[in-house]
Amino acid sequence: MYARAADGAAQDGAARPIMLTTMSTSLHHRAIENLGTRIVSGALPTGHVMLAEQLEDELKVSRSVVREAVRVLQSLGLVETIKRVGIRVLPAHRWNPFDPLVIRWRLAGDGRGAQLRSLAELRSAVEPVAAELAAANAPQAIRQELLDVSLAMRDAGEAGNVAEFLELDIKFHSLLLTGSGNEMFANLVGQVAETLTGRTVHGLMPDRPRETALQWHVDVAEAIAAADAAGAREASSRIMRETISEMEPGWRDQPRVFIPLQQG
Amino acid sequence: MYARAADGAAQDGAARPIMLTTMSTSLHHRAIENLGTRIVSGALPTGHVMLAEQLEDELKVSRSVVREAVRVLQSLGLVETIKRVGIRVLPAHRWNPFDPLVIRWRLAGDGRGAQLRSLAELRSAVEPVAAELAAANAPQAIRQELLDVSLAMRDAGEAGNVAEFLELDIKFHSLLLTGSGNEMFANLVGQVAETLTGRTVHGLMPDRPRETALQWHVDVAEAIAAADAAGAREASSRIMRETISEMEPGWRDQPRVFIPLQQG
DNA sequence: TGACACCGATGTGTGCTGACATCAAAACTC
DNA sequence: GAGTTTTGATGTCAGCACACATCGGTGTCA
Repeated sequence: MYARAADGAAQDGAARPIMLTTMSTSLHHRAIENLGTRIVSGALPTGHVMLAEQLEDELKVSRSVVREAVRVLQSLGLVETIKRVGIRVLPAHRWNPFDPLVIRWRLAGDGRGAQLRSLAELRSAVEPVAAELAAANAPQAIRQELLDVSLAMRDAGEAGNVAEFLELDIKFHSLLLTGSGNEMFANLVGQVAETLTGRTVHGLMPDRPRETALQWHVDVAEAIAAADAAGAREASSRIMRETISEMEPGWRDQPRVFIPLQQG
Repeated sequence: MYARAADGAAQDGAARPIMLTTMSTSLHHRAIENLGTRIVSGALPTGHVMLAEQLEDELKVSRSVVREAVRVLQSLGLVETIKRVGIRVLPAHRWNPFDPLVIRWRLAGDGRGAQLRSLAELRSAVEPVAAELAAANAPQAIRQELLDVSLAMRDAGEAGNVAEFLELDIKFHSLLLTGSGNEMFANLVGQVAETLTGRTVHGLMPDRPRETALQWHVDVAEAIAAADAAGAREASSRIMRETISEMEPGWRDQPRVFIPLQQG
């Protein structure tokens, strides 16, 4: 039994989380999650300074755990540590917007709208180029699977099977991105899945996918199968324009931020 | 004086790095850099297992430093820690390809060609869309500055002033990306600067920028100033096509990798 | 008397260490 | 071969030494 644990039980009993030892995730992970969520949500505002010792008390963990968590948050650009001052929360434009953790935290909080817009715009930029590259480079197996999935999507969409359609939609766009042979594009698979799921969950999706949109997916797959790069790009662009216009109401009120360039 | 430090001095004297205490970067940072570079370069191959204690000896640092470094590398997807086994190097497709550290390490080693291709393709996807968004949303100050910079670029390019041209080129594309009002696009500024610098340094740049390319930059700036989204996108696309065709020889021999989807 | 430079006290991140908890692989027993 | 024990690695804790930025007090000089 640790001295700290004994102290905690004696001093603040009920306030302490139960089943600490049976938590599935590590303390380290929980600390990152706790701090990251609070920073991204704005509960810990830009410029806010924390002390390592204060975090130990707050999270009821030891210095090792706090320090390792802070190091990870530092690598994400969420905080900086300054000698003699403490751990300071950095402004949002210093955060790494491509890190999966940061994206997840933003999607979970107030920043959801702005995050979805960023992701949708990124998708709209990347997917047509990915389609072009896939048409030029994808292995035969992926071309075939894209065809199969696009046809299955059309069936599921016309049948109004929302759940199956979402699953196939995610698979289609994932195949497209990995088929590009660009590892940065391929890495966006998770974010795209998040976007598509979010669109469905938030009712930004029409009851039944438009037939033209369904056909465009087939067009993309057929163009890639035929190694028609320009056709694949064009069909993919149409999908993206449609997608953006469908989702746009969800973030119309979100202000855009223009980050000043640092002297250079 | 620490026991470990004394041991090191007594036992392996000369092999130990000098001026350890006066190093500008922290031990933690050096450990990340050391391990990250070796993993990305392939010196520590996929599946290779290290022990924390062994890393302490090797890097001549304490457990705290090793553990904090490993935690950061874990958050980048470079390693995983498994109880009773050790610290295992993960395959490249698990690495976060958008993290600045990973990109820097890849650019510094054998993966340079493949990394430059990925970045160039990402740029070619993002910049036209960024130009479109900037035409719709950028504040007036950025539109004006884009115009000024594009004209200065034309002068520097025609005068054959390579250094000044590079600097203005970086500034132009940075303004474009930040002017889009998309924080993910804006975050690519550093990577774009790296690409442009690399192109110049590696002699993939023509002695003197082609006049048409110079004019295209002015076209982009003028279209954005006039809120002409389609025109900005089109002119930006031309620049990207030109850029890709100039740089393509640098990575023609790099194999593409197609990452299998995880059960989905 | 007031302004300024110097210098030490203080507090906080950085780094090191030893001890113990935990858990899964491997060895062992029946 | 199934169940149990041992083993060996990471996970966590707590205390200490150190470097160094900041602050406040003291002394000097004009």
